[in-house]
Amino acid sequence: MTINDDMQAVIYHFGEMGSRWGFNRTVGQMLGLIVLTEEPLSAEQIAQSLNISRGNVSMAAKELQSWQLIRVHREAGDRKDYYVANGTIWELAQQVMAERSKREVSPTLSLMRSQLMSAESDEGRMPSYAKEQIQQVHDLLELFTLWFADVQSMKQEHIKALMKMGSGVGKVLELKDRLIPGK
Amino acid sequence: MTINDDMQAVIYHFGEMGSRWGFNRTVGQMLGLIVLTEEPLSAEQIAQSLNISRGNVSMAAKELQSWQLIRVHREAGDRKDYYVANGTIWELAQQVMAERSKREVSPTLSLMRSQLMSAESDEGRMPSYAKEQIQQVHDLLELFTLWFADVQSMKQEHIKALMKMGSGVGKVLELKDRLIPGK
DNA sequence: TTAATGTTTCAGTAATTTCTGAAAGTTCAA
DNA sequence: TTGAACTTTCAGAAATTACTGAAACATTAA
Repeated sequence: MTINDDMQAVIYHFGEMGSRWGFNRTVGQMLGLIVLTEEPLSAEQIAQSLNISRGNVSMAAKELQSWQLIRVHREAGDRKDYYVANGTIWELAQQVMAERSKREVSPTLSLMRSQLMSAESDEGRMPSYAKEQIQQVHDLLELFTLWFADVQSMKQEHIKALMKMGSGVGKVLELKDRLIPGK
Repeated sequence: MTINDDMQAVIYHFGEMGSRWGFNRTVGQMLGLIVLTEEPLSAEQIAQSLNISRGNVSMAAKELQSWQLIRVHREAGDRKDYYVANGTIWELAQQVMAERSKREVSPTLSLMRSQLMSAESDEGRMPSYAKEQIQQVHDLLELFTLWFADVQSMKQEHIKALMKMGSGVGKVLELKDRLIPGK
């Protein structure tokens, strides 16, 4: 596999962004490398390209598989594991969003739900302001979760079409408001 | 200010989720505390409630201000800084999204752009597959960025209305496809 | 089987991030 | 101006997270 300087820059960038995207530097770099490389890569090739230990590659691979971003490819008559990106860029991005929603939103939605229940039974001990705020967080996360699941079920072209329309869709609603004011 | 056990649980949860949301434990806890508390809180009160040092409060406050999630409130005849949430839950969430887009998407979009330019002038040295992948990442992030800016410019109720429609909007597109197939 | 060729695990170490608390800086009433 | 009442900064300590490399484990061809 050939890696020129521009590719290197992208790979390093993915490493640096890693922590912001929800994983560590190695995982980020490895994702970059695999995404930019057409041929399946062996663990050994990855370790050499990124100058990291073989053990680290194994751990990073496990992490990327848990995110469903890569998959193992095996060749007949070869015992090595070869790693490949698990879909197109669009599909990988969807996968990252889905996983982040699961890790960043779901646990909080659950907790808000349970704390609202608990505050209900244990009447009056939580200030009403706090309760209202928790309710707001709950409602927001629930709306997001439902919307996200819905969008994910749409075909790629339709999501793209919707995104390209942008606030155009919203404009229709504003128009409706002006024609039929109040509710 | 009163903090009951259910509120405590929420505050701790915000602390644990902090790193997933883009900040550290203290920043997360402090955000939780401020969001659940109606009255403006002094740095001293926060330090005591969360059992952290005064210096840590100062640094966390700086961070929360850089995210525009809290603001300082001052009372006449009192030198203390009091912290308050910088808007409703919805507004805070929007703010978090905007900041994350700025920190997690913008730098990568810029880099993809520049590497594509560079690969262009430095012809043929980057494998065409890698170039195509970088182009895909670029296009996706650009689409996202434009869409996001557009949505942010919409009124809150309209965003909510759109989200509630969910794939309903997409259904219209599918219908169009069936009536006018091809393209 | 066995030995060759892989992968995974994990204890220890390295690197990074976060936190403390004391010192330096700021503001303002008197 | 001074000094009391705050806030911020930052060097060093503590806590957390990531990485290495050797040992354990797995798979398969012979």
